[in-house]
Amino acid sequence: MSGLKGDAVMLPAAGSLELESFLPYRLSVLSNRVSSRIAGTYEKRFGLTIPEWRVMAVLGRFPGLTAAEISERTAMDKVQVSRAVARLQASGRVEQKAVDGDRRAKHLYLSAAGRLDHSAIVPLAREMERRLVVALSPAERSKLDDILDKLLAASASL
Amino acid sequence: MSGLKGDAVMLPAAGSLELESFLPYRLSVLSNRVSSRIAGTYEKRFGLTIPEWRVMAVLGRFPGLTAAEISERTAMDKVQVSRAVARLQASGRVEQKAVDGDRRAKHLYLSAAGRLDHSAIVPLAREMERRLVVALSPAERSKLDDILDKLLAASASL
DNA sequence: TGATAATAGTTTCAAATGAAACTATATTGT
DNA sequence: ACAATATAGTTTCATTTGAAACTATTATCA
Repeated sequence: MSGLKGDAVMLPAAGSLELESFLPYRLSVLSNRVSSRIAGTYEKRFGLTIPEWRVMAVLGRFPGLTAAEISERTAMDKVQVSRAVARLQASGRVEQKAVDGDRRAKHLYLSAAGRLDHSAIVPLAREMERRLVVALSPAERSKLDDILDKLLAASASL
Repeated sequence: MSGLKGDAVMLPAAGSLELESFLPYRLSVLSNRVSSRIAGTYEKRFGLTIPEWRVMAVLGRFPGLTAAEISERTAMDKVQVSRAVARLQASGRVEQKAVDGDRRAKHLYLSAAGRLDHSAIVPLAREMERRLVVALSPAERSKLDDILDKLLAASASL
């Protein structure tokens, strides 16, 4: 089915908004597609949600972070982190150790089982990214990196 | 110092994943920030959610679409559209008309009140986009458009 | 024609989410 | 020291969401 059929070039009325060329909309569609595709893979193969995977990814790189530090590094709020960590501990992928000098916080680590899953997932994640960026030339990839840096900075102060 | 193994720039271990340079993650953070900022504005000023606004935007451009056609054009699924349309009808911003020859579907239109809100929101939406892209040069903006076209195409066949 | 399948849209139900309240511990200012 | 405040993390509760089931209608085709 052609889907968007009709007038060959449909110009928007002066006071209307062309959703399909509106940057926030395009970003949202792209990000949702990519994320839900990735979420499906992680869920199916490992029973993990994206927040859980993000926690594992960051603990893989920085063992011993506390929940608050994970929040900072992942743009997840503390409730999300708390829940993700709870599930990861329940499934035996994350362990904790007391922080000395502060009985509120805990250092978090991947367990042996967690490290095993982690090392299986990393190549999957890279492959997913690769399948996205094959569409771009090397020059475009690096331009995209620059542009995302700038947009991320701009979005922080929206 | 040698510069070979300083940790000022923390390199990820070979088998780990640097979340902050992982494209899907960066897209997700950017899109979520932008969307939630926009959602806040629409909610506060008009009591509208983003799905509701998307339906209004597309009906502003293409009056008389059916719910299924709105789905096609907005990347929203039919449940989301159904709910958004129900709320928009409840708040008097959208009206319907029978489709002749098919009693299941209905043509949808902005009401006079809906058009009023629509014309107030369009400049707001444009301003939001402007505040994001001011960070980019004109060349970067057009490059970004190209790149998003390619990524959106690639993401469709993930 | 009558049976089967397809489509438009809505509803239901369970799970995910977010905001605010909460517990426990640490820090600050007097 | 001690009250007031701040912080780490969890829980609660109401809302949102998504998937699947559902109703109504239309299309297909044997």
